[in-house]
Amino acid sequence: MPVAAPLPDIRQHLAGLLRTALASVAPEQHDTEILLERPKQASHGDFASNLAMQLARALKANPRQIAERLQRELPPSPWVIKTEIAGAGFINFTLAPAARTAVVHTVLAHGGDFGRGLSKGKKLQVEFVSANPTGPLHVGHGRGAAYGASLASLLAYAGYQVAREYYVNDAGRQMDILAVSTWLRYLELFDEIIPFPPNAYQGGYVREMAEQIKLAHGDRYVHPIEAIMTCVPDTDDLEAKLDGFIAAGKDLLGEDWSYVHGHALNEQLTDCRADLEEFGVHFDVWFSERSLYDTGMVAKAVAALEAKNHIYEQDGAKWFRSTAFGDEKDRVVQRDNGIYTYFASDIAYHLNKFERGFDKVVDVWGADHHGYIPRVKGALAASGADTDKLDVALVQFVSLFRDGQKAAMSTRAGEYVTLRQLRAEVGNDACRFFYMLRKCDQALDFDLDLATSQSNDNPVYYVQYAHARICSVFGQWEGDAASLGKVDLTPLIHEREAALCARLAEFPELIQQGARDYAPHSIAFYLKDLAADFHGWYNAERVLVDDEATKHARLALALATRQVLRNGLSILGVSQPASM
RNA sequence: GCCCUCGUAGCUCAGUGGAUAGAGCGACCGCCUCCUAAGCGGUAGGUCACAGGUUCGAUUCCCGUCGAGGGCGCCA
Repeated sequence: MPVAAPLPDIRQHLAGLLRTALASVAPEQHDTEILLERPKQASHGDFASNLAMQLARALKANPRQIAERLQRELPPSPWVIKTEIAGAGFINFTLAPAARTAVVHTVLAHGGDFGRGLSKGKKLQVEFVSANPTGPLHVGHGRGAAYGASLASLLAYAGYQVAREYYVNDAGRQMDILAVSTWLRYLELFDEIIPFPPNAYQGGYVREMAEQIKLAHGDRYVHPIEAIMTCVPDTDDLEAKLDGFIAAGKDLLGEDWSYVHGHALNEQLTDCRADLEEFGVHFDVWFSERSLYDTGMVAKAVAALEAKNHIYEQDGAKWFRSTAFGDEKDRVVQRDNGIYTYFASDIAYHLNKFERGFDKVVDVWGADHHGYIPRVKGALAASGADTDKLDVALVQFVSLFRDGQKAAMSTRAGEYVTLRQLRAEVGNDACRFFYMLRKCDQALDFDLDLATSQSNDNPVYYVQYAHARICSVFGQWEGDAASLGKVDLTPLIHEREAALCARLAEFPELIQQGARDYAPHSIAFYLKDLAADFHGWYNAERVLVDDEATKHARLALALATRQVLRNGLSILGVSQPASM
């Protein structure tokens, strides 16, 4: 450490001073928690403690008097130049300048690891997006992707070993509907015109897949309308009709059905994966729902619940007694036709996650799935798993506004703005950052007109601009940035410089807090504040001044600021341009 | 009806058991001979939805009311 004496963690240091005073003033209260907060106002010093107020009740004394007694017993410290009693009984600490600016050296010494938490020795999984691969991702999925990716990065940065996972629903009815939609479009290409079901997938990408199949295999999958229609019931029930088309496909195509099905799945999954990679969202594992069936995990999970007497039969179906675990009604795990429900495979999936040895499993779900939590936790509890290991982060809806009108969003109707379109219009950086400007439990109104036509107002540019400005300064300075690591910082005397240093020092605490609360949005807000502190300072004080000592100290501060901007932006998956 | 989330400045939203509740946009007044004006400084703007409770202290925690959005399928 380049300072004269090793700088302790300043918060711990102050807590130690207070503990010493506490032992002297009220030894019987030695286990009182010592809290230190950063006052909002500079006039209240660098740190404040409410210890005296906490003790007021036990000591039956006025908080201000207790504070004065504590203040008298505080050991002297080279890092503290002033303590004050203020307000209702706060003890305010004002730090020596060297204690304030020391963070600059710390940042420069740690570089890209500044703020990174020590390894917690815990394995953690974040599962997110997990959209059905039945069509392009839309802006709602985009929010889940941005949130999940930023959360995973944040948790990793905080010291957890993080695995990112996408659960692929490749086994359910929705995939069958996509397959049959593709097949029907394919038949149209051979003038086997069947009125396209309104509840099948309408999007243009379905026609494209049909064209591909025709190109590759010609008329191999063509069957006459009459044969198909014999499988389709004459009813007003659209879902029953759709199931009839699916049955026809499976019947008539036989083995070939799995080709059509597989082609559609593969196309959509490949597209989805590419889309996310372009968005800077990476997954370690793409977990197949179907694999749970193939390996018998679903049947095994249900059988295990059955063995523990948590399953009963009614109307030919098997029900899980989730009411015994706080759910509002029991849930079907196996339908009367023998087919397992999505719920059944999800039980197996979560048991599988737990078997993989994660200390914590985080599911990022759309808010519309909230009613699903009690039954999943119930099934896990019934299976003997530790439900405290499962956390669910609910992400609220995204409403899209174009021309002041709320845009329609329907996957089946194919009427929605895709994540791709959004990224093309707004740009990846602005997209990622914009998504992080709301906490996840807040509904997000995404105004396309604002995000596109006025994209210069997007706060991401404000933050990136701070980074670019610093790069520009270093482009004009002829010295070696590596030499700044041990430079003398005493020329940093202005209030703005102290404020900027304090902001930098907050970063490691912010990481831990954000990780604890699953709140990556706090990083985005912090970066805005950091950029504001920098811009304010930059406008008030010139960096490249004639005085060498001052210049070097300011360069060091600028460099440290750039480093923290980079560390924060990396967590959010936002680039750090050197010029704009 | 039951469940979830939300209600903070004109608008969009942060935030917190603690001191004078913050930012952006919008409004108004200023700042480039000077490291990027995608910037900065200043002014105006608030009953933190409402009513109780816990607390030395509540915008924050708890209960209720009102309001907004969402969810309640042998769909996924």
